Amino acid sequence: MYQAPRGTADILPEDQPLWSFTAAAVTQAAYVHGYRRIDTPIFEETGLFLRTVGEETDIVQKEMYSFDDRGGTNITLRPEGTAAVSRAYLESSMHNQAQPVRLFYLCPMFRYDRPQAGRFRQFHQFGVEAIGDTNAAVDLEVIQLAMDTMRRLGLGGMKLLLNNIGDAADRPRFIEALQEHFRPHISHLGKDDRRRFDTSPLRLLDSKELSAESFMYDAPKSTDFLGGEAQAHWDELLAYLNDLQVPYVIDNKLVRGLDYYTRTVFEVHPDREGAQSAVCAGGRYDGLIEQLGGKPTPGIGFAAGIERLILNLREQGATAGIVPPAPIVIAYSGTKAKAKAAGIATELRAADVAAVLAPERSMKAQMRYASSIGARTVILLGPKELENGVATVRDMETAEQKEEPQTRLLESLSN
RNA sequence: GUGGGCGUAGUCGAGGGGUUAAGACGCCUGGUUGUGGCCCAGGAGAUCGAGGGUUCAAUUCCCUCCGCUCACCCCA
Repeated sequence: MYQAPRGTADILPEDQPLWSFTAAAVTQAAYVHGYRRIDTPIFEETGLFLRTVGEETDIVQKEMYSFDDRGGTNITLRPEGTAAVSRAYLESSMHNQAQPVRLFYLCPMFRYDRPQAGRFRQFHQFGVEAIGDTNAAVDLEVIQLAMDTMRRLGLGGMKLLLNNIGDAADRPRFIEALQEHFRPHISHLGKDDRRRFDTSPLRLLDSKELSAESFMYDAPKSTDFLGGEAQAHWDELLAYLNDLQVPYVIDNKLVRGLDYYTRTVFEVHPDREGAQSAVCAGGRYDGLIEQLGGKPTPGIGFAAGIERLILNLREQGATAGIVPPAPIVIAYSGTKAKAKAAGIATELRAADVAAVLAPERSMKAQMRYASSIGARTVILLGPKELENGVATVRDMETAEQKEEPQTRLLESLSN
């Protein structure tokens, strides 16, 4: 027996109502903020991710699904959305459109990781990108869009964590300060953290291994190293959030695992404790487009994990979602009636009424079938009905039946 | 890559070194004259995750592997 590959899962019919609901909610959140949908290919040239996500990141180091295609091009199943959307922005010359360009996506991502609760090798992200405007009002908008998404989903108790890691130009001074701070404690660092000390010192800040260490409390804060413009931008954003009474928590330990982030970074977490708790994360990436060969172009966005959103919805007891109605079942006895039943099914479907034939079994079994798939109406055809040109219409909830002329079936069903 | 837990029919789940491995749900059939949900009866469905070892004998004990799952790392 074949099984779905490790870390993947079928989204079964019974799962679909919650998925549809989630997709509809996030899409609506994006629309009311003026974002338009974009779909990019599932795979890209590997170099795109190497360049943007960062050679030293875990995503690139150990999580990418990469392979040479038959033409010898190295291909990678996309592990995240921002790089691909930025590529599309450049490729379609969206800088010629009114700025900022507001885009969103809802699609599968791939990361070769050990699966666990809320983490999969193929998973889905809802993400938004606002490209071409550095204004703090756009940061506000993106953050509000993230929180509005939670609200529309009905997810309560979501916490907004916020930080500012400064511009690329501010980074060297901050990194220097970090290394200076940690250098005396380097003997306390584990193997991984010692490597980070050199390769990505920012990540020392969110090391869980060190989180209890006393020297973490007075570690340098990125917000103390902001340049003039970044500082003004940060102050402006915080002022907006305060004015609009958007609750947030500044977390100076919050740094992102992807290299392209600048200035604003944020995450949304549920209140509960637990692993992989971030349901949504993002930030500004003012250097990314330029790094891909475009003119210097600012951008900001976030991505939310659909599976994690749904996990939280389930934990909060959500069940319903968008459930398509069960089809009308057409039961029959006799071969002539069977042919007539097929004809009626065809007519109903042409009028957008969902209909299926009952399986060819005893009348009792056909009714059982109708009942078990939740049909609200059964149309019954037998020799008696055929003779009179009628069909028996049975309401499965009230058990009431009436005969209708076969020519008037549609009208009688619509009331 | 590392560590913990688990692996008996579609699902849940009892059991035990030795002739036919419980039960429940689900599925199928029937309970007469063409009709569901309840009830009753019957039926199908399990090489007890795989391989090896111990033993006269293992699904039950031991080992390895595989899978699932949770956690670490990291991330949505």
